[in-house]
Amino acid sequence: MLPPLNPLHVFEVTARLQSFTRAAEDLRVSQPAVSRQIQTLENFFGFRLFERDKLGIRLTPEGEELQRQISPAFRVIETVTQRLVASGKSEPLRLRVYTTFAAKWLIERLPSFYAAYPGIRLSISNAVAPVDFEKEKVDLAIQFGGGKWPGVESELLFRDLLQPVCSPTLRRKANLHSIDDLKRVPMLHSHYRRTDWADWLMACNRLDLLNDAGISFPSSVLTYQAATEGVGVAIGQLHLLRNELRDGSLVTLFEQPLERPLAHYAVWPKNRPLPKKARSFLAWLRSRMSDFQR
Amino acid sequence: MLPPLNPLHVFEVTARLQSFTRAAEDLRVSQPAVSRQIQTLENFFGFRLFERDKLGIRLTPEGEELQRQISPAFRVIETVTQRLVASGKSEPLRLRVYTTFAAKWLIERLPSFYAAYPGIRLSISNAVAPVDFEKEKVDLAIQFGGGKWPGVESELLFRDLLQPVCSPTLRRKANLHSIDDLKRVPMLHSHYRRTDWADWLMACNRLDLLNDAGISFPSSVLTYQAATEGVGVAIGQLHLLRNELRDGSLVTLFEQPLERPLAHYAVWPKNRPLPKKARSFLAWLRSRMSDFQR
DNA sequence: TTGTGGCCATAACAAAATATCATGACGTTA
DNA sequence: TAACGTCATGATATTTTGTTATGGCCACAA
Repeated sequence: MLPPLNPLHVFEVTARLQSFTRAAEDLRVSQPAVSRQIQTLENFFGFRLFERDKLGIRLTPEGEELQRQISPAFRVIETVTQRLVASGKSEPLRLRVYTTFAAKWLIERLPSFYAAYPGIRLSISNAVAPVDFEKEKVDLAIQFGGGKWPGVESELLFRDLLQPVCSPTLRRKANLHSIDDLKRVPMLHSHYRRTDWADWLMACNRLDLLNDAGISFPSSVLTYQAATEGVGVAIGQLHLLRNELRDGSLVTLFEQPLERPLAHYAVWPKNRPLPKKARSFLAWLRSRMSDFQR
Repeated sequence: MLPPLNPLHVFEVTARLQSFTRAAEDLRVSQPAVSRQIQTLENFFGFRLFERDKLGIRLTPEGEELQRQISPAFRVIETVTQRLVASGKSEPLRLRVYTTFAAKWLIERLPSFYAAYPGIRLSISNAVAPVDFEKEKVDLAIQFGGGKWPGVESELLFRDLLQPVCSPTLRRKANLHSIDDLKRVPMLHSHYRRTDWADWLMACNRLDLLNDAGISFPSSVLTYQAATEGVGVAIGQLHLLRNELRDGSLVTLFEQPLERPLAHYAVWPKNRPLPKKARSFLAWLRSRMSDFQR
């Protein structure tokens, strides 16, 4: 006769921290979630495990007994898991990721991947050009483009959405209000994305403003860095700049976002079976993406 | 870092029984369910825990290691749960159940209740008349009737559905085909359900066939028992006779089931809060009912 | 006292995990 | 070669778990 295991685990944490709220933080769920899990366990046992009163909770004698006995069991599971995962000497999953995507999206989310699949090691390289699976030892790639490449399966992650961005300071100082104001500030370009400015200006019917004389950087990451520092106005990929836009280190200009027929895609070779690790990564990527869409 | 616990438990059972199929039986789930749980765990660890080959499975070295380490942990959890549940000295939930319902529906399902709520003890009494919560020490009752009783909350379980039933042997021997054939066999009555035959015959417009001279029993359970033995034809509550109808010890006659405005209800007193145990029982009852409806 | 904030519970609803059924692949056995 | 036993997979349903919003209760501070 086993009790429901997830509630039991929640109980163990809660008993250790002496608080539903702190247990919720520890488990990264909401406080009501903990409350319900404990109730489930209490219903199973038929008696209360915590006494609730003003300002907090206390273990009942039964709860204390339970805690004392099961804690070591969880420690054991934890330890053996740790050890087995660490001993897993299998080959890492080789990812090749479009540079800006890696810097602005993937890296901050890697801890979530390791938590979900601690046994999968990643070897990440980055590049801008499309991958050639015949020449490069890569299992899965994330690249930017139109979505049609020969010999690969691809899955759309998100579309390219462009709009000029700069630091709030520059916007104020240079008093940037209408597109014409662009004449007064340096345009920041990226080597690998030479047409971004032209595309956007074209969509606004203001190709005349294009100014090749601006500053050019070897990577979008640097371009955005320069924009953040107030060096000039960059043409930004809005999806990848959400953090900067949210915390205010960058602001959008002129309210005319342009969506292009280009996007970030996950791609993998058509002619060999996708390794299981790669499927796991894809599954994780999809779930992170669906959070990201909102 | 904890692995997903339910998959871990499924793994433990599977490793012990050396078979997905047997583990599924043991856990009372389908074989694909086990297959998927194991996959979840394997994805988490990043390596296989079982080697699959012709005619079965074998633990991989990692799987064996995992099994060896976590098995004791589960044994501990099992033992302490067992002990705590046994020590739970709290008052039993007092149920008062309509006699036939208890015999033909509840009893065979009690193990499922104990499995879900091992900490809740039941004290079951049975009777036919509606309960009086003021006089009887009862938390929750299951009774039969129209659904309106003063001072109680009630929740419909299933409606009353009547049709004549007898043993297959009697049907053959007495050659029972049309309603008129009822003249040739004893009608079996229940003391507490005197109008069942009359109600059914009335609905068929054949009240003339009513024969008070048949045999009368002090409980429907005995009436059905007599019908099973081939003593005569009883007027059966189809929902409560499903087992008998399925295994062929009783058969229905004349294809004219009658649904009446009476039903089995769960009832509890309006004026005091329903104890938590009783809520658990109700929750269980609802879930068993929704299975039963199909 | 009257906010204000910390704590847990509950209801309504959304999302995720888990189960099922139906079926397939593959090897064994009669 | 057909029938069976084993595990895997796709489509789909169900159950479990989680979230947000809200409420009650108490303590503490203004």
